[in-house]
Amino acid sequence: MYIKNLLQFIDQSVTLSGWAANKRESKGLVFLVMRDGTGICQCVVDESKVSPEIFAAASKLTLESSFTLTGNVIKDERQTGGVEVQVTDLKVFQYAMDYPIAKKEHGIEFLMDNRHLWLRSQRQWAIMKIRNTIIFAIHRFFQQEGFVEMDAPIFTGNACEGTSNLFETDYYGDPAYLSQSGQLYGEAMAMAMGKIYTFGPTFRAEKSKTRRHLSEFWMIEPEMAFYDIFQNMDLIEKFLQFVIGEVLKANQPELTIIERDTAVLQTSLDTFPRLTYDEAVAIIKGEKDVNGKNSIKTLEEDLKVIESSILSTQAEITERETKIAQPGIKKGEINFNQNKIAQLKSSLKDLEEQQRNIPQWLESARTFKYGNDLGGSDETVITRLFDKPIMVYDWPHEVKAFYLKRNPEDPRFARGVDVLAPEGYGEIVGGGERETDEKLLIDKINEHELPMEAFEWYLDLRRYGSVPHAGFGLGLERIVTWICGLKHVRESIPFPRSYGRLLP
RNA sequence: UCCUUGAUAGCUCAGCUGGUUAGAGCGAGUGACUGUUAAUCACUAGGUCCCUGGUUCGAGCCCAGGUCAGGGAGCCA
Repeated sequence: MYIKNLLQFIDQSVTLSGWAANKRESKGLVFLVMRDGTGICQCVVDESKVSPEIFAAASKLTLESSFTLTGNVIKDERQTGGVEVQVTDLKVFQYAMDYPIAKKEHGIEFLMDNRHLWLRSQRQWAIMKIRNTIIFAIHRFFQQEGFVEMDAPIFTGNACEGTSNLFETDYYGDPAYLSQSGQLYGEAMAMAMGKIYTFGPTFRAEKSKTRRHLSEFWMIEPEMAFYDIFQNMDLIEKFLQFVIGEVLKANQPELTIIERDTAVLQTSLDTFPRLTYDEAVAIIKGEKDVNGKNSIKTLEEDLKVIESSILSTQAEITERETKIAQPGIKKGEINFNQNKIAQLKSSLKDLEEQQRNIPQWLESARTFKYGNDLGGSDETVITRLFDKPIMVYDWPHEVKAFYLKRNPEDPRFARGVDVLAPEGYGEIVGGGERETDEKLLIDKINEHELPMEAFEWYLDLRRYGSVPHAGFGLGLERIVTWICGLKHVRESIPFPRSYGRLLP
């Protein structure tokens, strides 16, 4: 029996096993908030209805103690889940002593140190449920579309794209690197199977400390024979909309728990705007408006809004601090105000950080040099003007990976495409049509100073039945982060691995 | 690697211009209360003020170096 099914057992006796998420006590009554992994439910132990031993056992329960209980399910609209259980029997597995995560605000370092326990909290639980929906939806979409799942190797003999820093390991005495992408292997498999996708871990040894980076993350890389860049973009759009739609269908309770405003997810079910690199640059530099919105002006207005909310937040903190310093004030009111002040202070820190960052972003947008890749701040600047993901394609070939196909009509550009999520989230997908011309590919490999012998097998794909083909890579944690509206990728994966973080 | 912010009780934070014995709330423990929603009320315990050195009659506060963490840049999904 699980909590999620209780509505079907009104006025019946059930047995549940789980943990104490909270406990409140009153004379003669113990209110246990039980969680069992499928949901939470208030269970009431009434002294007059159970044996003294059971009541004493319930009264002693601490946060995250484990127990099993039997009781009658009562309909009660006031409770989350709409039901309450009136306990008739209780057996404790273990009394948990001094559970570290308290019923209050905690700092991020403390929570990350306790990630193994933090996962039990409602918000993290909801995020993991949504992550699960997304993973399952990805597999279902590709399977429905006739794709074959393949596993690319994790050990690789060389830095395959020659860009990022890779993790080096010892492979029977020779250096081997943890894979930063399965794409090249995906291309080989696509020539065997037609349409394939990989779903596996990816490693980048970048010393990045930002809200969008992890050292280890999960990537989905489809590759399709006989697809050009436009068919690729059609597929990306259909795919992302399927995933978003599945979350909207399956996870309304979870989206409510994490307080996600789903309006932007709804609008994302409409056609994604497709911009060329040239158009995107004009928008970032403020030379071209989007729906009446100008990038530079929007940023300047944001800065003003932030400055005024800093002032009002500071004023409220001072006001509440004065209030609790007055003599004769009730303890409950001090408690309430202190918690409020702690919240205000942490949002003040965020605001001040934005206040420091926005001028840098403005500067970077104003002075953007045509021909460069978009930086993190440029992505933030442009995506805040849209209410759905956008696709940017036809990039200057110098800034993109060696394997991207040159636009035959304008060889200055490569047929890459990046999907940028709205609300400032930035790149969630990178892909494109692949170069099929062996000679152009050899030139590119030399240009990037990559070891030719390591790419002989890859060049074989162009020697034996070369066909137009395309594909893309989706960062799982990035899309979870955007769909959930999280502030940081580290909340999107059970045990994040980032620079300086290997435990727990 | 660079820029920037920070480190005080188990947790979240105060601590003024350097000045006597470092504070609050939460959490924990004890007691009170018959329906609570982070319950409420009273009491109790709880400190290497990140580390090393310096300035000073005196350092949680000032200076130098370091460690760790947050945010950003670069790089990327």
